[in-house]
Order: sequence, then C-alpha cells, then structure tokens
Amino acid sequence: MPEFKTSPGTRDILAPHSGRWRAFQDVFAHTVEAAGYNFIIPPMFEDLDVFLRLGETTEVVTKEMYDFHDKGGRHVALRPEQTAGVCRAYVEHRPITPWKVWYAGPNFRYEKPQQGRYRQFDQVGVEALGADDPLLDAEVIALAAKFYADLGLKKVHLSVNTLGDAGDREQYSQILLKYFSAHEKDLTSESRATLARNPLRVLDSKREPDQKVIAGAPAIRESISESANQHFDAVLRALDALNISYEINNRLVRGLDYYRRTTFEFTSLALDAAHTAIGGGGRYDGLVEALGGPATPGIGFALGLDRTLLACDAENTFVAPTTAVQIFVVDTVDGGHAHELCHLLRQNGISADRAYDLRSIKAQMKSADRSAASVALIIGSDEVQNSTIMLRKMGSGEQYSIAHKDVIGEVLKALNVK
RNA sequence: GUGGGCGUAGCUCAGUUGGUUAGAGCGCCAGGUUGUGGUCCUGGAGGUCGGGGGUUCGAGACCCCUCGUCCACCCCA
Repeated sequence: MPEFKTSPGTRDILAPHSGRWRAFQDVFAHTVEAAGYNFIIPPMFEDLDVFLRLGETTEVVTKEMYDFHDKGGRHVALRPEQTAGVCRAYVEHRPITPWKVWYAGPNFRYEKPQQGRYRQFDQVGVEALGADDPLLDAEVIALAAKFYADLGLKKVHLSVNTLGDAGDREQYSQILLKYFSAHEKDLTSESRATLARNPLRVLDSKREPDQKVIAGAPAIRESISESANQHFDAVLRALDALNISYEINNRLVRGLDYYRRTTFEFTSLALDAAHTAIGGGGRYDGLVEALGGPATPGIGFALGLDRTLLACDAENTFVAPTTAVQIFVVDTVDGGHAHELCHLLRQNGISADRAYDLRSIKAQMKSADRSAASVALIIGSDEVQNSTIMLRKMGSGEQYSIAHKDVIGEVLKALNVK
C-alpha cells in the first residue's frame, strides 16, 4: 500500500478519462458560446461572507463549507458552487446587462463521499444577470437540454416549478408549516426535524412514510402572486414553443435558499442510485442585492460533470476520445536520431513520440504499437549508414525505405493514404 | 452526520472448519526471433493479505479499534 493516497472525496483523473473531461468541457463551451455566453473564471475561494449570502438554511453553507483563516486573518472558504462568486463579480465590475457568462471548474463541499458525490467535484454552468424576461428562463433551460442532447443523452427528464417571489416563498413556507404540523404524527422524525428548520424542504423527503403527507400538501401555485404565476406561464409557453418536454413538479424545491420563481432540475432516467440529479438551476432574483449590488434579476444552471458522465456511461454515449500520435520513431542506434527526428517532425506539425533508454527493437515496436501511431519510422545502423529511414505502416505491416532528407514529404504522403 | 456491505499483486478476483514458502487471469519486463509490434510459447518481477492491537502453538481467515471505499438516509451536481 502506498504511504499517501488522495484525500477522501478527491481523486486523480487519468487518461483516457481525463480526455473525456476535457472533451465534455469543450462541447459545453461550444454549446453556450454559440448562445452568447462568455467564459468567466472566478476564484476558487472567496470571503466566507460571500457564500453565507446563499442562505442561512442552505445546508451547503451551514454544514459543508471548507472554510479556514488565511495567514492574514481573513475568514475564507473554498467555493461550494459558483453562482455566488459570479454575482459577487457582477457587483464588483458592474458589466453591462444582460451579462451572460459560463464557467467550468471544481467546487468543494465537505460531505460523506459516495459514487457521484465527491468533496471536490466539477460543474459546468451558465449565469445570466440583469434580465427579467421569462424568455431568458426558457433559453437557459433550452441550453442545458441542448447540451445533454449534444452529448448523446436521451433519457434526461426535466422538472420545472416556480417558487414565487421572495414574499411568496415565505408565505408558502408558513402554509406548509401549518399543514405539516397538523400531520406531524405521520411524518418521520427526520422530516419533523427538517420542518423546524425549513418547511419547504420537507417536500424533498424520499422516505416512504412521508410520501402520503407530502402528496396532500397544498401546492405553491395557489399561494403565489399573480405576476409570478404569469411569469411561470410565460416560461412554460416558451418551452412549448421550442418543443422542450418537461414535467411540472410542484414539489420541486431545491436546496439552495436563493431560488425565486423558476426552478428546474434535470434527472437521468438511466441512473437509479441517489445521484440521478445531473443538473439544475433557477432564478435567484435578490442574490445580487444580498451581495451589496443593485436589485438585479438572475438565472442560471449548474451541471455535474461526474454524474452527467455516469449518465453517459449508462446510456453508452460520449465515450472517452482516444489519443494517438501520428508517428512513432524507433531508434536502435543511440537514441539521438530519434531525438532529432521527433523534433523535426513536431516542428512540421506532425505529432511524434519515441521510446527511451535504448531498448530492444522488439520492445520499441511494442511501444509503437501501444502509441497507436499509424506509421513507425525505424532507424538502425543500416539506415544511418545509407542516410535512409525505414517507414512502416503499422496497420498493414507494409514497409519501405525512404531517403532521410525526404522524410517530411514521405511521412505526409504515408499519413494521407493511411 | 446516522446505519449497513466490502478492503488479498498495477487491474479483476480465488483462497476449503484458523495449519508449511499466499494463488490465477489480465497487464508489465525479458527471452524464443542478435532488424520489427498486434498471435503463440517459456521465464521473471511485483504482496508488510488497508493499518494498529488482541485471541491462538499457529491468523489473509476469529475479536476490538482505526482508515478507506461502496450502499441507504441526509444533501445535492
């Protein structure tokens, strides 16, 4: 056993999986940049207070924060998600609106790890600030849906709901408190504890005994403002116009306190464990204000890399890209010829790799095979003497001698034929 | 954070009621083939059996603790 291992909930992403991650982010960048979103790289840690604005009953903040005091005595925290940092950046820089950005990178939450749940986990996402338009809500949702489709995913389920305006949310919370309190004896003890903290979240319980009580709970749409209802209806119509299928789930609450009005969540029907939630988001009108900025509406989503890739595995799509160099150079003389030839090839835009430590030709050929190069260039004593190179096509095994000075042209010719 | 399953070579796993020097397949290295990979054959390297303590003449197997991982709850991506 090695003396050191990765810390719990963290891991090394090695090839070929690492290539898949990069491809994932490339596809995402392509999808959202085609819709006018610009790349933003917020810092990985911020003042703790920035994240506290996510809400005092948000467990991500109250229980799972990686916070510490730095050498200057500042109380900082690793970001548990990126929306707060983006909103802080908005307040700090005051870009013109609508401000549409996308991000990709790791977040940190101190949780007990499981498959699809890590302490350092990657998300990609977008945020759009400064527009109240319900068509923007629909655009954001449509972008996420398109991205899943771009990955080749088919079994993705979209749930949407509205939480009403800030006041509505509080009012509904009181209604739920009254309802659940009346049925307290039928709730699990866990739900009773949740009820005391945040009545909305009782709706999220997956425990069987709670389901009957939850099913009878009053729906939020009955207690939200007329304008919030109109906004939601407009979002739904806009989704219909794009032929995006969804389910209205009036139990969908989501754990981050800042959500207002539109909320949505994507789950994979191909996954069956606890990690079926592969993405989600919503409006957070009020968050910018909480961070000291002017009243500014905002909406966005975040998608989990790991879970989405698990869904890809389950649906057998978006496989890891294979990487291969074009040329593998075998040198049985002294290694110096391979050294210089690789350099020359690379300078001419041809990818090339080689073996080291002057191993046997058999071993070097084996490396050539593993490299997946389509052409091997072999240099032995005969070649050095005659200023030639043996060019071998790895697929067919066909090989022939070329003049050393013609190597670039011959290699290009061989690669084109392939 | 609560409860449960599982930790044996790089990987996937065997390992009989505790009993000599802990095995296999794949992978890796070398040789067969002193100029040729993908097939085949032969050989080799690689393990303080997650870690610590205990029971025993004897522990990979049993007990306790601990760490890690997986599952459920919780939470969420």
